[in-house]
Amino acid sequence: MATIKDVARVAGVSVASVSRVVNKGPKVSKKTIDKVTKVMNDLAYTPNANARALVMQKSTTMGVVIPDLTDPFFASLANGVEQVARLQNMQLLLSTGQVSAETERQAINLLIEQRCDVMVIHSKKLSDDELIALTNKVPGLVLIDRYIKQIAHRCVWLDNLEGGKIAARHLLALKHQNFACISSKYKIDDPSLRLQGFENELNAADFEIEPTLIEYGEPNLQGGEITTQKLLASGKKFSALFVYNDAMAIGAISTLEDNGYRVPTDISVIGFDDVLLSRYSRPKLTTLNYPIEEMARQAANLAHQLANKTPTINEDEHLKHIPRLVKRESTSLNTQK
Amino acid sequence: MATIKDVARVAGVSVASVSRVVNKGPKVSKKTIDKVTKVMNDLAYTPNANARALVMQKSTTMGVVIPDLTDPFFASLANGVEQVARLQNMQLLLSTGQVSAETERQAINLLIEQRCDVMVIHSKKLSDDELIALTNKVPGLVLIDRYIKQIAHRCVWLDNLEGGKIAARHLLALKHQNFACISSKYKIDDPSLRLQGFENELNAADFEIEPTLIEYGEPNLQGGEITTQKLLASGKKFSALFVYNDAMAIGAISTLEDNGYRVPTDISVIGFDDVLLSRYSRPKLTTLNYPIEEMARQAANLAHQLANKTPTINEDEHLKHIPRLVKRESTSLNTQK
DNA sequence: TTGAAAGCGCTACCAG
DNA sequence: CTGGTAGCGCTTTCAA
Repeated sequence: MATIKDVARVAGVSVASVSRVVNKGPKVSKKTIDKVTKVMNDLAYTPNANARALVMQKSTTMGVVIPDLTDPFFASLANGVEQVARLQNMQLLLSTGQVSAETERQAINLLIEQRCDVMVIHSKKLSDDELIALTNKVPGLVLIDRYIKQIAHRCVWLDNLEGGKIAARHLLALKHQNFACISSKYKIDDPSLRLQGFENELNAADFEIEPTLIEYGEPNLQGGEITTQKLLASGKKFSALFVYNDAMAIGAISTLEDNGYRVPTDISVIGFDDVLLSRYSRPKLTTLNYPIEEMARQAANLAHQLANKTPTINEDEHLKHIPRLVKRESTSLNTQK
Repeated sequence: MATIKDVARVAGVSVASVSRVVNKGPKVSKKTIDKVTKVMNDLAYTPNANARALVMQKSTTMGVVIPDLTDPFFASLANGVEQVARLQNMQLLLSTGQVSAETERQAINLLIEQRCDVMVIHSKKLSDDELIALTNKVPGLVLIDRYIKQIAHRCVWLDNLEGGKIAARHLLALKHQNFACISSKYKIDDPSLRLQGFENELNAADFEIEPTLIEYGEPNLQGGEITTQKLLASGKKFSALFVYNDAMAIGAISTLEDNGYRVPTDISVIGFDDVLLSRYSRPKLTTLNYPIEEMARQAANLAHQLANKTPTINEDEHLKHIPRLVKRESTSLNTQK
């Protein structure tokens, strides 16, 4: 592949001049520009971003770490980051970190090796301390979907506790009295916070959720099916079901209907995330909107500003987001006694 | 950030030695290894992949170009590539190319600038000639979802024509006689090939599809809704509907049921792609399985071999994939006269 | 087993 | 306006 030297030689100018026309630098004669441009085309010259990054001490890649591309939620997150990368004329370097501390660490490290100076990290397994250290090492690193008090200004997150409360309030307003819950089996904050918020609000209204009516599963469609079967197998009655996320909720509805229950007539179901799909499931899913793409954009912008030491005007408050209730068809007034 | 020189200085050895221990090179004394390793940790040294790529003339990034991360189909594609990247200890460099020649060209160019030497490209807008040229410039570039005869050994693709035929045969076997079709409005090969295969097979059985019963829309859920409304508005009767992809099919079913039609009792619907979601829609969608993730893995592996000049044993034949009919609940025997 | 040194392709500074 | 050149961080001969 042709290098800047080749172009310089063929065009009969110095590499400095070629560099100038490539970077549209000042003070280049039109004649030189034309000559060099022609040669660049002839040679199909493409500047080497690695060499450039090396000398400039800054790369044009924006990094993002997510557990898995296949999950629409994370795809939206990546998509949000991609949008601002495109705007900044940067490329997306993507690493998936599964849900293991080791792979998360490794994924982040790969980004650092590439000297990617702005990065948006979704980490659930790394400890607060490790993340704080990382945050000191990489100025342009911001966390998404995680809140760590000491580095609050580097965290873009959603208030899951409040989300649980909102769900409870909605169901309570619909006169439900017997609740069931499907949560994620993963030991991360989100599920427990959502559940906790849900229970707190229930308790405040003098209701509670029976321990056998809480099931934990994989946070996907199949997980929703399996946990729902268990719930049904328990034999206990419930008219309202709060589910960890939309995928599980749709799996749950599927199973419920396969077993002769009508949603929402017999059982109301509420999800979490407001994935596009939830608008098209039947019945359309009532859920809590998680503005992940917007949050990802915010995180990417923040990271970019941090990396470039641009004074940011954001107040920490705005980094916290509150989910919004989206009423659709899967919840309705309780008709059971 | 600490460089190799820093480590060398602090450890009291030459940079050559540090390089050797970093790369687990041969002939280094245990003493040196220990000393250097300790200093690396103390200084939190992380090798600079850019510098390394520069001198080695090869990068550790694997590139992928897709139109959009938000579409589950492309997310799966990216995911397949990611899997082999991980296996090869490489990073994923992702560029989205919308569906415009200019952005596709730009996306690919960004990868070349990064000297990404293995890349999987999903391009619908670039001309055959341009792609062939690219393919000559970058040895490790392979195309996915596109077939160009001159570079057949660099194309991993699906036989869309055959897919259309399979769908037609299925519907014909179910005794359907009145067909409608929803296609994508984008002027790319896939939709027209699928439609053509479908019509060919119908014609062979002495049926045809009425021109007013073919609609074109955005290949997503909403597009499915809108086109279905138009179909319904035409007033023409049909009992079988062949839809461009699963997302549209689900949108179509949603609209059909909203208008009082039962699927499959009144109308059979068949999709294309076999996205995970199709297993969970209600009714579960009959569709054609598009093994995109597997194809992406194959493409990535092929690209990697090509980039490393490893003699590949694959025969061209195997780069072509045939969709597989997946019978579920959205199609059934025709009951109309 | 180790070190010195020559670049990899590029930018930016300094002269001219 | 243009050219020469140092040096970004690293790998890899070649000598020692």
